[in-house]
Amino acid sequence: MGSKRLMIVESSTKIKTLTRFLPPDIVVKACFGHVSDLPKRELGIDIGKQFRPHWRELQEKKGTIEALKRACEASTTVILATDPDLEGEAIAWHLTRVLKLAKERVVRVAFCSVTEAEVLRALHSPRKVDRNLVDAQIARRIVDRLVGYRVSPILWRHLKSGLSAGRVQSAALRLLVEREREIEGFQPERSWLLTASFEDGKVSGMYQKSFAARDEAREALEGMKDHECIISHIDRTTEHTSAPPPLRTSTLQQEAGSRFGMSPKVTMTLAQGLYEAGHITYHRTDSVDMSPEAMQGLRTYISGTYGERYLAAQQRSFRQAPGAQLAHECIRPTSWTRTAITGGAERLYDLIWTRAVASQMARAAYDVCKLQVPYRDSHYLVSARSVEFDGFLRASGHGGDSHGSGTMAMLASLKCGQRLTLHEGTAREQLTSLPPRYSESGFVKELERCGLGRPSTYATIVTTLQDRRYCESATPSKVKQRLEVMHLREGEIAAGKREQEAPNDRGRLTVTEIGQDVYSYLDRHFGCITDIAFTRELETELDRIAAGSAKWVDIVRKFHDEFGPTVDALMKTKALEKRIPRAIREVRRIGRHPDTGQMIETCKARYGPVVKMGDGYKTVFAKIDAASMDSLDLNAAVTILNRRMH
DNA sequence: CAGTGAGCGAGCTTCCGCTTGACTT
Repeated sequence: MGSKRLMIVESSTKIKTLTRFLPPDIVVKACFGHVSDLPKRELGIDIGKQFRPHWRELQEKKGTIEALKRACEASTTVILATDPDLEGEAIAWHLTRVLKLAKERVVRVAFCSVTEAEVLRALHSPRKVDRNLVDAQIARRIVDRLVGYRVSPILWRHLKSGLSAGRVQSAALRLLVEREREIEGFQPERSWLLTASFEDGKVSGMYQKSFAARDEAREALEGMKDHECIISHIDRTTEHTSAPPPLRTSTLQQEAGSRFGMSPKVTMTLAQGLYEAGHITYHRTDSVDMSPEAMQGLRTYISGTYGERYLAAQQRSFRQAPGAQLAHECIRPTSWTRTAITGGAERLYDLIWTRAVASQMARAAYDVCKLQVPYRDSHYLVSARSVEFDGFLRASGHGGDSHGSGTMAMLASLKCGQRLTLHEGTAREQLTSLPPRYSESGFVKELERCGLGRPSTYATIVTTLQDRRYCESATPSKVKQRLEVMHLREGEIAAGKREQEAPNDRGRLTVTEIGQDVYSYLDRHFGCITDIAFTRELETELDRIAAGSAKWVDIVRKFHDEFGPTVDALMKTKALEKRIPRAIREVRRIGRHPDTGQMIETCKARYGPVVKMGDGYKTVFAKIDAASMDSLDLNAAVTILNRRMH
């Protein structure tokens, strides 16, 4: 045995960075995440015996564990430097068990950025593995296992084989179902908006009142013919915009989704590549903090590259997302001078670079001009905006945009009390828009807001729901809405129609029928599991365990009592509440049989398309050809079924 | 009239959160 020290970290990419500044007697190895877990095939928890968990070494980690064991033998001290959060603490604890490390040999250190100062600071304040933190993670793990492995089998019995329930996925499913219900119950409202352009169309404004009825709008439009349009107010101000915080996992996924149409999964794969190549810091983080060294470097970079006035006067720090564990810093480039990237992640790197750099830059200033033209009991508002100082916008390469209904120069030339000549008046019909379905990245935003999932799981939550066929990407709807429009030109009103595309649902998440069925079933029998409050309460109890003011067994029991008895009761009921046969799909209701009143529908059975009538034992079936699936009408269906019955 | 489907039983599915390569649809 030499006098070497072994440091174990979770991620192998940290090894290279650490060896740059660690004392030479320290060897660094990675454990690649968890090394032990509950068994995959069974519950692995003795509910009757204080919820005792059966930990198993992960089969796929056999090689890693062996390598770590050998490294331990060659070292005197083992430094457990797993991530500074509940999972990291638990991994450290499992490592001491799996590697059979005597307490005297082990120290625990924790750093949240891989920088020399931070790591050396951590090395100088070693501690023991914190049993309270470990217990909190154990409670989390056991509650999740109990929910998933006890409730899922109920779904197999009562709905369909292979389904699943879980603390996170079932609450996430509820979010999708609720959005779907909002859409179903939505009644679009029609209204009319008035706009007017003046001075040969160089200036235009929007009337600040809308009209409910067509006739009202027409009358107001007509009244403009003889109205004297006079400027009553001119308001010129400077408005400021501050840079948003640097990115964390959820916001990275959102931005990549809305700007480049990337799915959270693709985003994470590309980010992984950037991380492994050493271009960015860790990409699974909930923090918007930046390490002090990086911050210093960035501020020097900004003043050196753009000049002192582009630097935020005060060092900016940002509000963290509620419930964030802050085990890592924000996602930022490792070097402030922009690195040339190849391999498809260029845009993602630019996004990360821009958001990080901009976060310490000065705010942008806009010159804003607003003027009012009174009409009846309200007024037209004309406005324009131009960039006075681009500030942080400069980081993105393209300076700020100037926009408005009149150019700044044109508006600046106008005087209060001046009379404007009317060029054209327009009344447009509007529809209040449907609540949009979630995009994958928009859904992640909602998950984070609700405290569901972690940076490492956001992308997989979406794929789990898709794998279970609880939701799918919507097919684009090409529905066009026809809306009326009226123009007032040279004293004449002309009415017309315009077409507007309905909001496009392409790629957005829609709940399937099986998703609806699973949700309804769970909500009826296991309401607590579909409720996001379940997760919220679990989090506060975990905090109490971590602080040493609650025991994990008591907390696990409390949560298990919320669904355990129902599981036991439903396991005893033999009757299947509702079976969804695997083979019966794409059901289309045609109508009721005129004599018997039974429902007639077409569907795909295992052996092909059929038309069927009634339910259960007395169902009448008849094969049809594939084309009739969608086209068969009630009369034809009745004829086929009548023939079948005789 | 033929052939489907009900009913039975065996064997399988499932959670959340850490990490990456080793894989073939």
